[in-house]
Amino acid sequence: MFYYDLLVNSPHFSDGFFSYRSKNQLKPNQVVRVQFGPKTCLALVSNPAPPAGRQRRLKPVEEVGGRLPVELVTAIGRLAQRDNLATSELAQLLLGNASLSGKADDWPAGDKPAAIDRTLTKDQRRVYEQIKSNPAGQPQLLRGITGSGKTQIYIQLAKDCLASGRSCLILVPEIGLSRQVVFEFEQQATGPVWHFHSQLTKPRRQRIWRNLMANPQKPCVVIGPRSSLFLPLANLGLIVLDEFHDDSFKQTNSPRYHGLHLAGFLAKEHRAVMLAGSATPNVEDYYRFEQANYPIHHLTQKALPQALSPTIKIVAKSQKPLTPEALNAIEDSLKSEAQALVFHNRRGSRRLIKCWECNWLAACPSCNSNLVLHEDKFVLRCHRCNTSSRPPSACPNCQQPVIYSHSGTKELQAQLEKLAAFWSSKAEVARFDSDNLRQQTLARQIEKIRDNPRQIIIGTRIVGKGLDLPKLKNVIVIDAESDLVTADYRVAEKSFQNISHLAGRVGRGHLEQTSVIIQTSQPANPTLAAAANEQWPDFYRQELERRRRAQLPPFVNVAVISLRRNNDQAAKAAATRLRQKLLGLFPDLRWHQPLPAYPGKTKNGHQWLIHVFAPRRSDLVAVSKQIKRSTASVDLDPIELFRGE
DNA sequence: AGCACGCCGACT
DNA sequence: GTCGGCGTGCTC
Repeated sequence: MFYYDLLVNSPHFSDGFFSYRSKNQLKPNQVVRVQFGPKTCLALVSNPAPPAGRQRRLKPVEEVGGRLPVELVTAIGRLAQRDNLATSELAQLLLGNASLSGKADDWPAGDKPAAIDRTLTKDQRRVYEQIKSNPAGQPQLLRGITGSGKTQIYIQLAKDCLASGRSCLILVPEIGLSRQVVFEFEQQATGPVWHFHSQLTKPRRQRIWRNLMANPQKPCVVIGPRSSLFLPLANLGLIVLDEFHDDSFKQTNSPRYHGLHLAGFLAKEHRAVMLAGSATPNVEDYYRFEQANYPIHHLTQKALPQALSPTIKIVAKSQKPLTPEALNAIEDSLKSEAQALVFHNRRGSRRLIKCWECNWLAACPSCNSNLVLHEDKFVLRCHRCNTSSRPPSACPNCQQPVIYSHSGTKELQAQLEKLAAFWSSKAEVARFDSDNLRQQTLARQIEKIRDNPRQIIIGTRIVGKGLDLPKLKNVIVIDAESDLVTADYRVAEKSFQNISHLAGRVGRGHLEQTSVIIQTSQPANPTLAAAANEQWPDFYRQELERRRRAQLPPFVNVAVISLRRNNDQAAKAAATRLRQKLLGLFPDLRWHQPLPAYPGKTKNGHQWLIHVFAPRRSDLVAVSKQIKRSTASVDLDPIELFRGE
């Protein structure tokens, strides 16, 4: 009989190994099935159990499967150390898509002849050669302006990688257009492509996992979001993070980790080429690349030589949602058989519902965030917990009339449909936001309208990313400040990135004369012009200086400790007690007073936060180790400081 | 889900 | 002093 310590993927939190017995000898990293409490779970063989583990009667291992790639297990071990993950969280990440039985016979063909074989531009070739000349296994950064053809470089690297018999992992942001990236890879016949995404059903994800386990020697391309990092890819030669500034690379609920860090550990273990690409990297990431002396590459030329930059107009907001400049631009699009994109980051019909007399504000009873009118369904909806209620005809406090103000995308659609009919009988208006589509269908819906002449597209952030519409002539940003509602230290950066990406939807070489119109309450603000003109290096320098002066990340490390209790006083009291205790243990760190999360009230209770600043990240890891999971949760790389879960 | 364990009140 | 009710936490 043999005895082993296992990492068990149980649905409950635990931190430690569990010992089991086995008739046959097992190898480290082998996936097995065991009885754990009331149910059977998958587990990972870690090491032979010490004699102490054999004293009690141990349960047997019930089924035995293949071994996970050692590089993957080692890399996740590093991640667990870095982010203070428990063994149950580790097992959850490693075995989340694992399954031991079922078919694994649908390996994609990937051998069809290349439909298109694009050659690299001079600028792209220069960067490609540089990347190839650097040692593998360490991260490299690619900053390329929108339309400079970063994807083309990824494809060239992938071709080389497959030719050398190794697999490629192409990570894309969770929102959106991974289908477009998949399409480009397939069209250029790089090899077998697996498209992994969050809309796949669990059996489908497990089947891909089994295929990869069953064929460790067959090179392939996996395209997917951060969860693809845990697929059992043996022999990985290339890891790309596309648009790596995107927040979806960070998992914000536990187990909290950042895809960039895991990609780094994986690349090191596999000695793989690793490339993180973006037009607008996060200030913190870019600074850390600089500090670590990792290679940084720049693509400053548009891929299509005929691409002319759009005309940028920054105009003052008026009372009405659309300024005359914006209306002119939309009319111009329709009259010249082209398309207009109207960006508005506010879903629904009316965003603010309040009493004109007593200042009563329609707020969600369970989380207290503002309710939004959806006129088509005639309901008020909470965009946080998705509950619906009936719109009031009078103020519930004082029976005075209620004012509905602040137009959202649905209201905008209604207005533009009337106007469009007046300008051109063939004009169409399409709205893309999370009210009318799930992620997967976005690409399909976009395909439908892609070649329509006279098309108005209204959308929330969901449309900002990676769209390449050949007939798009004018881009209108309804309210440049709509991103600036939170008080977080990263708002300037988020706003810059958003405006840059929207402006980058035109000037891609399809149409000669294009324009971007930005409506704002601060038309003189130079950041907006810099964003629209893609002057990222200037922004980086200024923002970094501001962070240095204000002692914000990347110049300090900050952790957010959050506590949830079933009433506000209890949460506040617990936060105060915990802060006092930790202050005693770590008197040299900067401990802010506890404060309520925004919004503080959620479905699961009331939440308070403690912010702690430290010169070294390792100090924060030490803090995290002193906190029981049942008391509070700790975010060591917060992307927002004030937001509750 | 089920079982051990422990805290506390009631009873021989 | 001891029995047992049930709330909490753990499951090799």
